[in-house]
Amino acid sequence: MNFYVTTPIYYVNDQPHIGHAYTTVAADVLARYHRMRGRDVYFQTGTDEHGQKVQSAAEERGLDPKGHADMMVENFKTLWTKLDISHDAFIRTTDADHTKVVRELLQRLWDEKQIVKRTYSGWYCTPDERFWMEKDLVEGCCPDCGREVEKIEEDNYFFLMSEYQDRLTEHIQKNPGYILPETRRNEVLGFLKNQPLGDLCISRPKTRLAWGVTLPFDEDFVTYVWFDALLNYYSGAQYLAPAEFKKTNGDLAPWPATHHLIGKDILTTHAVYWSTMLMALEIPLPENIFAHGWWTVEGRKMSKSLGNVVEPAGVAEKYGVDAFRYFLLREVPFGLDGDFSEDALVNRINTELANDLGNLQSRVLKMVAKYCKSEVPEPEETEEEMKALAEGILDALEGHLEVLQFQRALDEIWKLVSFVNKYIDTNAPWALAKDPAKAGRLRTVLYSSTEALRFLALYLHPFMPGSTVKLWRTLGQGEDLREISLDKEARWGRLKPGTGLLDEGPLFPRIDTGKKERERAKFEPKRATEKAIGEMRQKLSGKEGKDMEEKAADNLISIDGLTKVEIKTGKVLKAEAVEGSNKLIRLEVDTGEPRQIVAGIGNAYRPEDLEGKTIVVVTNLKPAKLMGIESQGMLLAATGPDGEPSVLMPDREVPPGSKIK
RNA sequence: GGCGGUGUAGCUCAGUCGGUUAGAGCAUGCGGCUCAUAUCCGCAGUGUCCGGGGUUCGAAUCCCUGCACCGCCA
Repeated sequence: MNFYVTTPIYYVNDQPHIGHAYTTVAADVLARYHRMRGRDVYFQTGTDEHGQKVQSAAEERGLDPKGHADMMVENFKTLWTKLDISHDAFIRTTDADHTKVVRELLQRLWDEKQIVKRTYSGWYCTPDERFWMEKDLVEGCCPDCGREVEKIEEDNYFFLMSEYQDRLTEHIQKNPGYILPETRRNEVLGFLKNQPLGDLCISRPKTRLAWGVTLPFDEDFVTYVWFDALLNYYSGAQYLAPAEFKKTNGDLAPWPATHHLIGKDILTTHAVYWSTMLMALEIPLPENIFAHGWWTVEGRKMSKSLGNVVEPAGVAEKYGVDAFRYFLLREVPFGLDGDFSEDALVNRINTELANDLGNLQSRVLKMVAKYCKSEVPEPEETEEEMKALAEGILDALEGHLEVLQFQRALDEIWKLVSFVNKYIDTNAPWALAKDPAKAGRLRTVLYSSTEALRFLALYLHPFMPGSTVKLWRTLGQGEDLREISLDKEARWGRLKPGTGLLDEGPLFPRIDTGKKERERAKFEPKRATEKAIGEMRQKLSGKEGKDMEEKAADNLISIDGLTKVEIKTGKVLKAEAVEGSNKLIRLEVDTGEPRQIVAGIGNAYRPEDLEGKTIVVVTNLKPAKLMGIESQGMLLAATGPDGEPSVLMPDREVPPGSKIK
């Protein structure tokens, strides 16, 4: 039985973000793990390159769509190299071989009357490439993106998906592991139960969309992207996978896929469209579709407009590829949503990678260097408890990874890390070393600790390939860790006494947060104020400033005009998000007297970050109601070039209610 | 609106079939060690298990109900 794992094919136009990295790293861990278990692994990722957006983007740059895709695909390919992704194949939907498979299968469905031609009328949103029903429109516009839609009546081809509703429901019910996690499975079952399944429009007339796979039975149409895209999982297995798979595992091998890893946003597409397509084609279904969660960033949804898109290459560069990979899989149970923040990442790195694991390696290697001249000592006896723990992890890994519980797998491995740290403390080799009578015991303790490190390198290799290769090397293990068999190596005692150990410095350097915190506390309020002043200066002195000065000449006010405005400092006592608004924050501020202020700064600040801060408030402004809440004054903030507010704060501590003049 | 889910320590969460004193990590406090990357080890906690009602000898767990939040609805 082979092991075939996929990521979705990513839309070639997208800028790779943490979500892409997440799925791909997860798939990579599985692939690496199963290779180490000696299984025939095929791991495929790739890009989706057809459709309106690619066509438009190419036109904008004066390129043909393929040329544009050729350029954009590098974004993904480079990132996967940076993140140590070990995919066996990279499929592009513009591959001639892929297109060929798509056309063959379309033809087959047409011949078997699983595809029919119908007149379709509806409202079409061109940028989103999809039809809407009249009832779904929001004020006559696309409910998804808010842009205008056009009424279209045209012939199209439909895949008779509706015929498979019962079969699909039954398949999902009979195979509890088909859709995971369970909550997603429930969703799909609910979806299938509540309404009749419709047929799926799988074509677009070339007059509207030229960039796609031409229907084999009608030259005037291309196939709609999903039909083309989903088939990659199957087509790649036919023409990109090594031929050996077919010899040992049958004609379709490595198909069917063991796991399709996807984000929860494309669950229906996979669970319903893809499954029924395969049923119609009489191709076996994949064993599992796993929909993982989404990442928020510092507690907010990731979006281009917020400018908080996490760029994986940058994070990997700053903190290390392996630390990033580790964080992604350790922080959140696979399947649930998670939150990415640098603080959380640094915390994981420092506590688990640097303190627990890195320091363990360091203390063991240094002691072997000190007490045994950097050579693995001959143990006096076997530490049975540690042996059982270390060897037992292999089964635990298998269990957890079978259901993609990476977090639990890592948890299991960390039990060994903790055990050895405790073991060293309890046995105190530094004390044993002082007593020649205890030399045998010392050798046992150091041997066992070193042997445990060898297990850790093995088990952690799928998660952190680079660091574990290094660890493996410092343990004097010559063989290439990537090629090694877990079943052979995860046996206690395979570490040979006499092996020379190397010191290559810390495995995971600690990140000094103390300094960072102090700097942030010191500079952040100042920075905001400085920025505001700087911007004003720039405007007044620069070219832009001159224009403004001229324009402003008539608008000049006298000092009296200014003194009418009462501005004071205020200490934020309490801050909370206003319900029903993502921008408004309600603040209770002490400006000498308590007052309530509502400020539209929720995009840039979390309420809890404002509490305790001293801000600047216009205190004699007429009260106004925002979302039904009275705002008694106005908080002053500079607007940055990105449109994000930067709240003014005094340079040094002043009492609440201090006058500003 | 329909369907599904969640609510447990300061934070993130685990809690199997209903069963002893409700757990883990992080954060916090105290103590110990000195091999180690200011690391490691030990101890200490704090709980209206969302509210209300019910079943039961016994409920975080099962049932009903209310509230809050989240997801899915081509």
